[in-house]
Amino acid sequence: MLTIGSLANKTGTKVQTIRYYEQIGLMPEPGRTEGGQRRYGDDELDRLAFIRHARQLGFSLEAIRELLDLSDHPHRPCLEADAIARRQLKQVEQRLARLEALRTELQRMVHECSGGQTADCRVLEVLRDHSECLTEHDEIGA
Amino acid sequence: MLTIGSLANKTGTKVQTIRYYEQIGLMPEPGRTEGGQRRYGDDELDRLAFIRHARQLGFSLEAIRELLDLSDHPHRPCLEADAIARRQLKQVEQRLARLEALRTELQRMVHECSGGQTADCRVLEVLRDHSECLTEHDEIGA
DNA sequence: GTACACCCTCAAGCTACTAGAGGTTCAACC
DNA sequence: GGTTGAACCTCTAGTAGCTTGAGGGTGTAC
Repeated sequence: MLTIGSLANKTGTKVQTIRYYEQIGLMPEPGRTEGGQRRYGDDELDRLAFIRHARQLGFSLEAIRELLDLSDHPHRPCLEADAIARRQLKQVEQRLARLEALRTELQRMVHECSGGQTADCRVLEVLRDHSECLTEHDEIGA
Repeated sequence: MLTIGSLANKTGTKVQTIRYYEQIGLMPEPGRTEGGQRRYGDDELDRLAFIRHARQLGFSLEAIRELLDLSDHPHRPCLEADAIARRQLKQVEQRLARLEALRTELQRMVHECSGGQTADCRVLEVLRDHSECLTEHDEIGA
């Protein structure tokens, strides 16, 4: 039996985050001691590890909710889980493309800074004038 | 003289976003018509374009506030602006590294999905067991 | 039995917006 | 001059995914 604190430690989660997951129904309501403190078993540890891992992979809480639901029904076809992962992959690839463009632009800004006064600072100048951009970047940063 | 709507159009911003920037002090309070509607000039257009461009490059509103402040004092040394841009570049590079790891992992998940039942779905299995990961990914998605 | 680390709930705060309600103004057209 | 309708106004609340804080109770080791 784990306290919320040790569950947090084992999964690299904050205590409050676990309570938050419970509040939004992603984690089940656990058993309690007589004094009202939460106690967790291995099922909850596994579930939380799953959630954290999926979060690290960039899945939204809603996507994770779907995945957990699928995982609770092992005889359904797995096409849905696959679709969710594909959607996620697509998003990751889009973000990568955007970030690469931003890196190029920022590198250029930094390399061209001569270290003089702000009046002739390339960093500020580039920001002032979008037309100087070498790259397309049209979505607000991930 | 521009209405808030045409300023929004010219900069690819939503009207509410402009009012929000004014509210948090990033945009100045503009002049008003007798009836109380906002009217903007070229200075404000430039300032908003600067903000939006910096946002597209992933700068936080706080970083932009600093950059605008530097930009308002053209005789200060530009080291600070350079430092902000470098900080930003570093963050972008970290995010890129993370996203590349995630892409690898997601690609593997998707490629190994056999299309059977969720019980033997690779997608769910990989999420269940972090130790199967080929890559390091230890920070929560962008 | 007492110290103190850990737990509890509830409410509010964070970033960067977005959406909606309910009402007013502007400019064009007749 | 009157009317229409798009665009404007303020204010409040909502979004994701947590984090922080206040004010108080519990569990366990010494």
